[in-house]
Amino acid sequence: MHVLMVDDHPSFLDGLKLLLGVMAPELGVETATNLGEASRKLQQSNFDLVLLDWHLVDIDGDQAMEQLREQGCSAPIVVLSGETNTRLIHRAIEMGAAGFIPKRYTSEMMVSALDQVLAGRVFLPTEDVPSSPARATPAPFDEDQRLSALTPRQIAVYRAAARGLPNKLIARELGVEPSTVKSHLSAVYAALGVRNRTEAAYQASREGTQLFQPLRK
Amino acid sequence: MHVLMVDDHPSFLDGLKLLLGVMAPELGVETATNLGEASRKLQQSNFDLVLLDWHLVDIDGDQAMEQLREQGCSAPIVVLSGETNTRLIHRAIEMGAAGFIPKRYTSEMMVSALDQVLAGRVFLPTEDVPSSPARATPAPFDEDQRLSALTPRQIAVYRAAARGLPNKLIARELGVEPSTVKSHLSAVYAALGVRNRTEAAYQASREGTQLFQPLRK
DNA sequence: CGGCCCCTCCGCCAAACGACGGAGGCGGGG
DNA sequence: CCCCGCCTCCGTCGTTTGGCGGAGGGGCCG
Repeated sequence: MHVLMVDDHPSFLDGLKLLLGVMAPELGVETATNLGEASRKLQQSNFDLVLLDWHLVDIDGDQAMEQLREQGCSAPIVVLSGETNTRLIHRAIEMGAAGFIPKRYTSEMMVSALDQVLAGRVFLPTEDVPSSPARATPAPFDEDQRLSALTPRQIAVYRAAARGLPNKLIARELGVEPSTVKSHLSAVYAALGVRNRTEAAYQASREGTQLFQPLRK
Repeated sequence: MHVLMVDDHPSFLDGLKLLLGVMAPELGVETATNLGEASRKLQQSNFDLVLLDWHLVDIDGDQAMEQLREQGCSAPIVVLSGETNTRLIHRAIEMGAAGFIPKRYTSEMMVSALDQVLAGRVFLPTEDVPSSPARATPAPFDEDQRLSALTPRQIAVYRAAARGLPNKLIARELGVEPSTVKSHLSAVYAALGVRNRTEAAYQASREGTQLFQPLRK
């Protein structure tokens, strides 16, 4: 079995490759840090699976998938992502992804997910996703809300929390009750697929590009 | 009273300027986001005080101070910093700083600190610092350990925590007890001058440059 | 109008966190 | 040899977080 991993974080790539080498030695793993490199490797040899990071620096997940398909890649594409909100998952599946793996998954979970896909099934995290499992036509999708599967209020809370503020201060800053802040934060964690505020802050620092800029547009 | 604030985070600069405008309207505040701009403004007019961020992107605090002095700046320089470990404070004072203000200070504390300096005193956070209060000669200083006033073990814990791992997992990763992790973390917070792990992660993402690189040197 | 989403808030409860103080071992340097 | 710094751990205590479920109001849209 031949797998191509595409991700713009070389360290993540290296780590995962090493890990798969240990946990699933039957897999031949190649890596690419951008779409161009990925395309090249795809033409050079056949792959049984493509593991694609949704958030590449140079391009977005859906466009990346489109390009790979155009270039004749017929292997199932599994989307990897730090975010795991349902809209994103929907989008990926609509684009024809054969699976969706949150980056926070443990190595075991990831390997089992890959196994499922290699066995021909579609892998999705926990909840079921209504739409069709097979390749669908890229549905007309309205908005650019990449980072924002989050509501404005959630973003505000997220920004504050990522700076290290405790709920009480965030509440004061936004003029609401701490309980409200907790509500929003829980929603944010679910949307990002993280389990605590520090992990959220970590993601903010690596992926949530514009999160830390002052937002006077 | 004429104050020049130098910091590479424009948002921080804007916020603080606004804040000082309210809390200390007697101060005329100018800002600069880098050393060059600061130099220019210093030559254009006289300042009674320079507020200098220790961690400018293009240059380090001690070098920055040196350059300002070389360019004839005779105003007292107060160092602002996110980190607040004693070694750093020592270093700043040795370089001739007239004060040291942790960034986490409340606005009131900051204003009172500025008042002290403008009144001719030297302001230091809480603990006393043995060495001379006045301008000292730039003492020969041995090591480059900017980020590391932290011990190796503290750095390891810090790195893990900044990724969002809970203490239990950090402990497992390092092969120690969770209580040990807590000990190290408390030390890290004290050294960085932060009050919780998320704030530490936040600092790691903006200032702790090499913190997130894999450390196989 | 009836859903649906968002924002707001409540209570409860378990878990995690962080401060504080104390303690033993170990190694290097004066 | 003794001191000091670092690493290791302990217990306790109060605070914070985060999950769970529930609830009401407002706005938008079919």
